[in-house]
Amino acid sequence: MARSTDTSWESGNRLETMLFRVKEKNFRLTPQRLAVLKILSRDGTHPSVAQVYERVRADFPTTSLATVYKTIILLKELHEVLELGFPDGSNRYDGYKPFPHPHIVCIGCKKIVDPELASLSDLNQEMGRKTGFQILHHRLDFFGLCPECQKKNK
Amino acid sequence: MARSTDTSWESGNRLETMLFRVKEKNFRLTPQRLAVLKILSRDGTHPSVAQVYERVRADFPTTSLATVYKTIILLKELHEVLELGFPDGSNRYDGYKPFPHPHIVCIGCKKIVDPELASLSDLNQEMGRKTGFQILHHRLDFFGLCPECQKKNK
DNA sequence: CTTCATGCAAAACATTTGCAGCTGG
DNA sequence: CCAGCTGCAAATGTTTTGCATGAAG
Repeated sequence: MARSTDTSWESGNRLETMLFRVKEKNFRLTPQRLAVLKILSRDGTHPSVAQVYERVRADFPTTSLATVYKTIILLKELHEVLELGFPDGSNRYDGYKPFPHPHIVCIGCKKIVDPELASLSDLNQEMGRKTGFQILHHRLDFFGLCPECQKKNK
Repeated sequence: MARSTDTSWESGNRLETMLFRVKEKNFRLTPQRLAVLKILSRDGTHPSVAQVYERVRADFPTTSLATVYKTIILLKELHEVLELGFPDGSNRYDGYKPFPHPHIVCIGCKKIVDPELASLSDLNQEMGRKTGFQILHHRLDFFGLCPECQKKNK
């Protein structure tokens, strides 16, 4: 769980962190992997697999979809990307802030943004105390209409 | 969104509420549908579709899986069942408390329980104020190990 | 060199759909 | 009656897998 003093995701060092973790565990650094890491480390828009695939191919065109999936699975295991699954079966990914944090999802344009919100770590603790569970992580999403989509629907 | 004074989900009247909504919109009450409503209205364990199907067949054996899916889709549209999708693609359903509320998910035995937690409606409002979104609902899940699974792993 | 990663195509799943026949109201 | 529902099977869409080839270290 990220403490409030953990700023490792700030500035441009997310890619370096990912590279370090990959090398640390002796996984190979192929150009395809590097291309996926580049996208995920820099993209704060919570892209889908298909979107990652598109952007990766712009960088390294021979990359296959299977490789994108495999690389994302690897990064999930290294806790270097956060997976956001939704009931409709869609998955979105965040390699920019790969730790639990709240999201606001627009049900109109599907955009996902990160709101400012005081830490929820105390909530985690409260849950653990009340239920006897050992809480490891959490997920908090708000769903609604963004300002733009509210205008469109008028 | 359920207000704190909304106790319609308490006691055994969930089934009657569902029946009312179904008739209200002039949907037909077939024995298959009734069997699905019975299960979902009474089951607080957040069953999967496969589990609902199993239990429905114990009650009305000729029911098909497709009909279970179609009935769940109907109940979602009537807001009489809450759908909980997870990143691994699994979906779980709650017809007992079909409004947003926090869950604690055991990553060991996959059990889902409802913790006691003060209302989050003020969080909804705070989010709306800060982001300009019109917040319609939310989802809050905690993930960890339940007391039983903590023992097993020792 | 040796092992691990890639790319392709097939497999695996869960969910949805088309349609002929059935049935609740 | 007859519009809406059911069950079957086929279609869908996404993610995973097996395996021969290729390249990182």
